[in-house]
Amino acid sequence: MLCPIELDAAVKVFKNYTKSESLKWTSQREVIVRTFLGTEEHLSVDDMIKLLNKKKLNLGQATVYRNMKLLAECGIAEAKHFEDGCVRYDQAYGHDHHEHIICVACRKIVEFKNQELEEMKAQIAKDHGFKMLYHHLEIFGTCLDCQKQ
Amino acid sequence: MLCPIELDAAVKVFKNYTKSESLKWTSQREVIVRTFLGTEEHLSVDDMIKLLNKKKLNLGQATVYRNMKLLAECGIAEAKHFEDGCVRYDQAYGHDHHEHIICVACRKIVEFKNQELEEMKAQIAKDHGFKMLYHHLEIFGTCLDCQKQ
DNA sequence: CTAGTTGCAAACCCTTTGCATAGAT
DNA sequence: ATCTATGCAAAGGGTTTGCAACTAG
Repeated sequence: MLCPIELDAAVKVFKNYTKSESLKWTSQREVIVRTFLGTEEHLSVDDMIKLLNKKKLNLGQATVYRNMKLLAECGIAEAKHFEDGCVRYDQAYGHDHHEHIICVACRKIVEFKNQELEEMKAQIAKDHGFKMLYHHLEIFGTCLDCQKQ
Repeated sequence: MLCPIELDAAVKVFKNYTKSESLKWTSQREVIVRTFLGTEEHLSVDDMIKLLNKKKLNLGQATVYRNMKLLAECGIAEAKHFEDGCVRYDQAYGHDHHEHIICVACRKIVEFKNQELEEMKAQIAKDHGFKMLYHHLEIFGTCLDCQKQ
């Protein structure tokens, strides 16, 4: 969770992005960034809409879809393609890049960071003539609890 | 590409799997495995159907979907979730695990293997109490050709 | 004969798009 | 005043499912 100052800074990033793209700042955009930044989960658009509904904010789903894309474009969110058929968004502002380990049995998701791994990936890309922009790594397995059962 | 002996061995793996699951062996299943094993690409179900159509084999798409899932279950294929909205299947029988580097500009896909990376992933999973079953890593970036443009 | 398979079409789910209205600059 | 955003509903694309006819065991 971001502290209030960081939160405002992140909102500003989005605001500046819309300005630079000649887009307009709306109350819906404010609500969407702030709601998104207030979470720690891997949110699908559907999750976002449910969260907004809980706050009695009933935005159109198309609006949420469109704005989550913008959040990803300006680096506040990061789109993750897991295996459940929908795109999920992770925090990307002020968060180091991290990877996921997912339990195939109970679907628990654990996050981890590993600098060495990051460097290896960049190097491997370079070795193949690529300039790495981003990457997705998901490790699937069984967690301790599910191994016992 | 597999040599004829390996190919038959892989078909047998599928045949045995169907037997062990009390499923039946059909001409469609034979055609689907053999067609799949004869490719090197990252095939979507749609690609498979087109390939089959070229051979004048017009199977129902539901049949192809259902059987690609079975191929993944028995370890002959591996489902990959890229970003283009459809599942793509990779060879998994007699092929070492490999990862992909994808050019965001021209969509070129380069494969690589890295033993050190494999070991690191297993170790990281272990450190978090997980028993690693499989993992997906995709590196996105720009290839040499696209960097020049 | 029994139980799983096929193929078709319809249903599904997530996501995108067209369009009229509303709102920001 | 102009031009983008919103929200609705419809369309879209990939995938799954229901079901009658079929076929392997």
